[in-house]
Amino acid sequence: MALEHAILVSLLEKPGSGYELARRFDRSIGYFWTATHQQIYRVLKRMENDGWVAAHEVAQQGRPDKKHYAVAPAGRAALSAWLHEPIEPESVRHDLAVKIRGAAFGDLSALLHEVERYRQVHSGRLAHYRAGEERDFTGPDAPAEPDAMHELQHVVLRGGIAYEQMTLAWLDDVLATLRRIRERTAP
Amino acid sequence: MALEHAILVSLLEKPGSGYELARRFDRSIGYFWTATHQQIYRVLKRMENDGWVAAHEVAQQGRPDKKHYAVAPAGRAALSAWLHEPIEPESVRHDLAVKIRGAAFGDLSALLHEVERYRQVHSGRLAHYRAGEERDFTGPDAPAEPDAMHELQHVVLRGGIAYEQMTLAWLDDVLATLRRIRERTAP
DNA sequence: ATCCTCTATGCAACTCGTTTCATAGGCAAG
DNA sequence: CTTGCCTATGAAACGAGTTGCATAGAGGAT
Repeated sequence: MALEHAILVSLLEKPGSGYELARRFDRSIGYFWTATHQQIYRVLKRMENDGWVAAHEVAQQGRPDKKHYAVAPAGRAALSAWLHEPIEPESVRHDLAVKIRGAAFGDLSALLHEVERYRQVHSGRLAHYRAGEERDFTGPDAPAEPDAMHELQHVVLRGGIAYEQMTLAWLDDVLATLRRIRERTAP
Repeated sequence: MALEHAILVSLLEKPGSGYELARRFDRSIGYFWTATHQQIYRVLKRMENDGWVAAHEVAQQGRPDKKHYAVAPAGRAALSAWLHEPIEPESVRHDLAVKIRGAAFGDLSALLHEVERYRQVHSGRLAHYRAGEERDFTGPDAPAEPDAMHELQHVVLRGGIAYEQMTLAWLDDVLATLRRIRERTAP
């Protein structure tokens, strides 16, 4: 389980409340780790009990109070220990791959339209990543001398970009294959 | 949840027992969908109760009896209905990306060695995929006129190959970035 | 006025997936 | 001859993740 560690990294990059964390998990961190606010609140509470993070309540005007979290020394130690553990192989779950192989026994055309829609989603995601890269790393507003944190954030984002590019190329391959089969079997 | 559907696809491609399915989920299907034998047995039982698959016991000599499963009409209908549903965005969980961003606050060198090891795993996986492609699709023993099922299996495998190639290139980028930071911060 | 959205946190119930254990005969290596 | 692996299935407990609901004030839209 690495949600704790994802939260530690995010809080080390910038401390904040559970709500703020939840929004980060819809944005930058969310590119490679998803979590709902439920999970985040629950895990944050456990981490506080374990002394990994320290919280202090912040009163706000016109808004509900919030609990501001920062990483405690024990949390830093836990992260460091986790970094030394071997990387466990990710367990893959690709609905689309199952559907593609299932298309041999179902409706090819329906899948074709779905893949076209899916391609647009990934195309949009690539554009979004590239805009973020331009804004934070390669554009004129980016820092001239990036620190380690910055460079590591960038290399992770480059991974997301590479993934989306690869996916788009593969989806084109999938579309071409589906069309070829459809024309051959139902001319 | 798509494990049911992954099982339906696998049983349509070739009927078999729960044990055989579990082994396929360590091989071809396992490239894009992981499942333990526990899950498979449990879900198979539910699918049998729902009339998605039909089972008949097969007595064997020198081996335990096995339950042979085949897809029933209701299962085919369920798969077809699922193929028409929109593809839901995959929920990503990349431990490595978390670790890379965490390395800004921990031991860079330890991660470097881990990434090198991780790279070897993916290198081996790519070789394995390519051997499978040669054996089943592009080599001399592959069928000259592949059917739809065959072609769809191939395009999914090409996706796996593209993924591994992309991953290897990105890991080289990661390694170069980690080394650059290490030499700059601790010369 | 009423509805919706945003901020901000949390409980409760449920489903899905993993881990551990159990059974049981055959077969091969040491 | 005993230890371990392969086939074959399954129960039980646990942990992680999702979904629905609740609260509550501020602000904007219709």
